[in-house]
Amino acid sequence: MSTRDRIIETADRLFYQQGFEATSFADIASAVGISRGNFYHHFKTKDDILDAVITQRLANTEQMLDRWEISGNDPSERIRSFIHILIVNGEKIRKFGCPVGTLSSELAKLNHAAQSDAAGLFTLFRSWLCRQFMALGFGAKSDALAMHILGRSQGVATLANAFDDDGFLESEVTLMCNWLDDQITHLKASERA
Amino acid sequence: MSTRDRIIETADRLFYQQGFEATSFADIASAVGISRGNFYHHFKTKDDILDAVITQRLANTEQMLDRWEISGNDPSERIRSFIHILIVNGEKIRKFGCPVGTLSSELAKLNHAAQSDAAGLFTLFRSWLCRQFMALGFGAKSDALAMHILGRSQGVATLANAFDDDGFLESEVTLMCNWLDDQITHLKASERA
DNA sequence: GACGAACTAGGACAATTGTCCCAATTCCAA
DNA sequence: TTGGAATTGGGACAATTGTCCTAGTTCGTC
Repeated sequence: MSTRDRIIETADRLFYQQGFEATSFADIASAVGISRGNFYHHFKTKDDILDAVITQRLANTEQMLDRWEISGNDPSERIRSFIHILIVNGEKIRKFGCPVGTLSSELAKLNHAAQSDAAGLFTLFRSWLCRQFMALGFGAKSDALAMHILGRSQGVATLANAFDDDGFLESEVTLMCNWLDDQITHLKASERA
Repeated sequence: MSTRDRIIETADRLFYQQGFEATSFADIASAVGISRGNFYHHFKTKDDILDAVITQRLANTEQMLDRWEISGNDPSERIRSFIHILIVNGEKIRKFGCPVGTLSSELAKLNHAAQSDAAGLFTLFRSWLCRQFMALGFGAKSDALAMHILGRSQGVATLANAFDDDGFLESEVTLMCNWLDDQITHLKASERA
């Protein structure tokens, strides 16, 4: 892996674990095992690293969502895959919260120009989820439903982090899956009517 | 108001708007209009201010919840008061997120000793909500219901902030109130059985 | 093998950080 | 009025910050 990619990967991890503001050039350089001068050769400013990290996260997220979409699952099964990220990444979430939500919050407070880019990560999930609901036949309601479970996920991550509570995380995932089933059931019922 | 209280009030505001890490002694001192030396006389370390801010938030929150509880409303009406904070503080939330959630997240990332104190703010809301659900007759389920709407609120705040979206905030508040009505309806139905 | 571009190391730079000290002022009780 | 405590202002301090420079090293291409 190139030095540049190692920097991005390490910066990504540190921004997630410690926050953007609290992570210094020196932190990243020493974690990568390079000098600050070398670092500067690849990234002129701290904002440049942030941009690169967000760009990479966008690419990785898009790739993950694409994989979920081309796999032959039912759209409802895909949405369940999304919900289950909370379980799969449970340990990290309890320690550091949701990577998307915490970065977006921090950049909003810092009034950082990249806040909208970070919000783009949310948009990626939002439109993907919206597409799944559309495929299930929810029509114009799809975006609102997408935002709803996106918000639910964020709340679960925030509280699981604050209380370091695994049980809450699991029970809320169950509730979200039940909610999804209910929505589909009601939709089919109204289609029959 | 005493200098000490003015410092706490200003620090509280800045910690909320800019984040704890991003707010310096100099920021607070100049916002209050005092010298750093004077500042140091009141608070020896940055952690001391944070402790004072959290202590004051705890006191203010407890006071607010007490006021809601002694007012003669129905417990369900009190819970609705909680949900409606999202509307009342909508503008701030869209700009800076939830004061409780964002502080807790930041301190968790900083591995700060005061993280558990900040989580105490959540606990305050949690046990208050739990008490209201108990009063409504939800028994052992009350804490889970309290955590549920606490989480929902957090998620709504996070997304309303990320997207600076007022419509989402309002529609989710409606959904939460509907959810509350459903819970009460189902409870009463099961009581009749 | 030679040459220029890419890469790397180490440190310089001013600015800012949290912390701390001390002299001056204000205030209150004796 | 006086004496001491509380408060305040104006810095000093080392450490760290993001940024930048320069001198070597490595590498691919001709």
